[in-house]
Amino acid sequence: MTNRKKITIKEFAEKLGVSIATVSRAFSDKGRISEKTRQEIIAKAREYGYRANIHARNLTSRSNNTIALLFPAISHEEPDYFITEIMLGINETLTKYRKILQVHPFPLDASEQELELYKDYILNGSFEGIIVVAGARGSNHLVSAAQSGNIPYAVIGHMSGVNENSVLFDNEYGAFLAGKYFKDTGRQHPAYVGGHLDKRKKLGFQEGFGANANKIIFAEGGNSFRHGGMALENLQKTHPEVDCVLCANDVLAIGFIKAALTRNIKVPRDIAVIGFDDIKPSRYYTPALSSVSLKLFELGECAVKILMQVIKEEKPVNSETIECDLILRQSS
Amino acid sequence: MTNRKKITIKEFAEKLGVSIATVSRAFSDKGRISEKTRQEIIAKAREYGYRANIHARNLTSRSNNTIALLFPAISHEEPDYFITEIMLGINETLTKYRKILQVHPFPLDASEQELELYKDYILNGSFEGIIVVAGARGSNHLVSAAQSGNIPYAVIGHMSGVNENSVLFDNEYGAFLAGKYFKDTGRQHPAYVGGHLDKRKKLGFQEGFGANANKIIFAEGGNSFRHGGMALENLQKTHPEVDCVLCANDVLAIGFIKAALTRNIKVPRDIAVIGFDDIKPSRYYTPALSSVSLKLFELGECAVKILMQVIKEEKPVNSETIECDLILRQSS
DNA sequence: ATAGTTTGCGTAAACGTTTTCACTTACAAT
DNA sequence: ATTGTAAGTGAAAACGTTTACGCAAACTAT
Repeated sequence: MTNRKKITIKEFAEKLGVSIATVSRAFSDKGRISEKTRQEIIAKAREYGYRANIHARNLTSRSNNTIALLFPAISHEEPDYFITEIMLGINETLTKYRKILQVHPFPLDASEQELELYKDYILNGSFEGIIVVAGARGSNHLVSAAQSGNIPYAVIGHMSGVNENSVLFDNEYGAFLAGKYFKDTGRQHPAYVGGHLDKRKKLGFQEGFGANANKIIFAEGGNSFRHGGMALENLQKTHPEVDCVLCANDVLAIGFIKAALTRNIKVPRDIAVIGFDDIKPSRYYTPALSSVSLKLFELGECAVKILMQVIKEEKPVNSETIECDLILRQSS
Repeated sequence: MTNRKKITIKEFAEKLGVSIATVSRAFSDKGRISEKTRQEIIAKAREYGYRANIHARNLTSRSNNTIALLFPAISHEEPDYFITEIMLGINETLTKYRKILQVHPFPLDASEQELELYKDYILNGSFEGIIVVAGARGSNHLVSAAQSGNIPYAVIGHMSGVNENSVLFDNEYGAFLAGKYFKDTGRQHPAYVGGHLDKRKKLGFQEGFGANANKIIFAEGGNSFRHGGMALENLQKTHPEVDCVLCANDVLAIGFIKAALTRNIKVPRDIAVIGFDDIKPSRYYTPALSSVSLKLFELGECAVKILMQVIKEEKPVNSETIECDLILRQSS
């Protein structure tokens, strides 16, 4: 309605009969100003609808108090719910630092061109720092860009070539817990379903299972529901004796269980299944999925703390590792 | 590594022996400049690492090409996956307009103080416009703030008092489809589980069921998994004859089904269940959930288009309605 | 009373761009 | 040759803040 142009500090100061410096000081906590005039100015500001122009502020302060989050987005057909929780953790923590969150989902398999686009975003630097979630093919190029442009960054997850500023999940330990649980509950024929890149999960699983570790069957499985079903089918053909399975992620596990139920294989009686990530929906499945929980919210929280430290100290900081829990439900 | 301060347009222009105006023109597509010098400048810019300061740009252009998304976040205990898909739709569309997305999850039940904080964000206006997702108690206060501050906005979902700039879901029609399906498949005793605010869903459901509409049982249910279970328990006590149920959202439906299975009530044999929203995980449940699908990605897309129109035309535009589909799976 | 310190405020110079305006030069039309 | 038009460039004025510096007034300590 009030289509009046926004009032500037100069016009506002003139109306009040003070200098623009005084007005500026009324809204900052730096310069010297009497409490009395500050209150008066703040009151008048409300009356006249004066608000400092944010762009001018950003120019002088050389910052817009914004942090960018770059994360892999599979596609809208199969969004990664994983990220929602991390994002909420990040946001809640950023708010404490009075920072704003800007998001850049980027393709899992970005083309050279697309990658340039994202690098540009980074180097144009409309933010104080970035948080990159590992997982996409191009992730490390983004981090390189940040490094070369001297832009503060933090990384969530393991990324090859990056040893600092990272929040890592202790996947190995999580898988260890799963292996140990299967052994302790008397399972005899373990299998692991997941991508071949996830060495640490395999390793931990083997360690946990202990003595019989060499018996573990590895089944290739991507990271989709469909892959889980395929893994079950394959295992039934090649190793029908398998009686417990660790899946590299929850969706995979759900797909696996669904295929098993379809074949009238009982879970957990015939095969016990444990997933990875403990995404929220997992607990609602029937049977409710046991899973290695990643504490995603904490992950986001930790990433922000690391980034803030990097910004403050102007040098890289040590990576941190977030522990995993084994959440036991009906599927194991 | 190169901790050298970033070079400014003035320094850069001096090195090249041209004026700053010319440099500026080389990177914009407005003023007149010969193609030859433009290319030279762009080449040199790469060499010297010159990039226009984004804050100064924003100051002169009075925009930072950023759009803010405000959405209700239940809490990190129960994130709303709903939003992920909308966000991806919004982001993908924004990218086409070369805009950047900023996110502000805000509490479902914000205190007066928190609300002020969000209003401040809005009025300080570090963006070109905002998209508000309806659903939280304070949502309409945020829209009011935008209106009073003359800030372009678009709304996703129905919000009381807001008739323009909105993307609406045709919930009524979706519920109609569910009601009709139940009638057509010979169900006799329908129930609706959901909050009392969602009048349109109830209404559509009744219409769809037709003649016997007055027989429909309404069961109060919030929007959590737990509420779904409670609804089942209550219905069993008060109306054990119910043989088909429309739930106001998927999580509710999943909770309902889980409770039914626990009591050894077969779904869909004894009770057919249809959910609402068709969130991605629903298809993975056992039994896979039938649901009224909201086309969330399109929703986001549409919201952006509306907002861009509002920004361009500098006046409100008509609301649009996104249709629903009934996706039939195993639970009905 | 006097010198020294503190407090409150104003002037003016940044901050790093974009853009208007005016000025050359080049070229086309007479 | 002369005028008119267009193209390319530069000087300087915005854009709306923050802040360094300077100065007067008001305290404090001698």
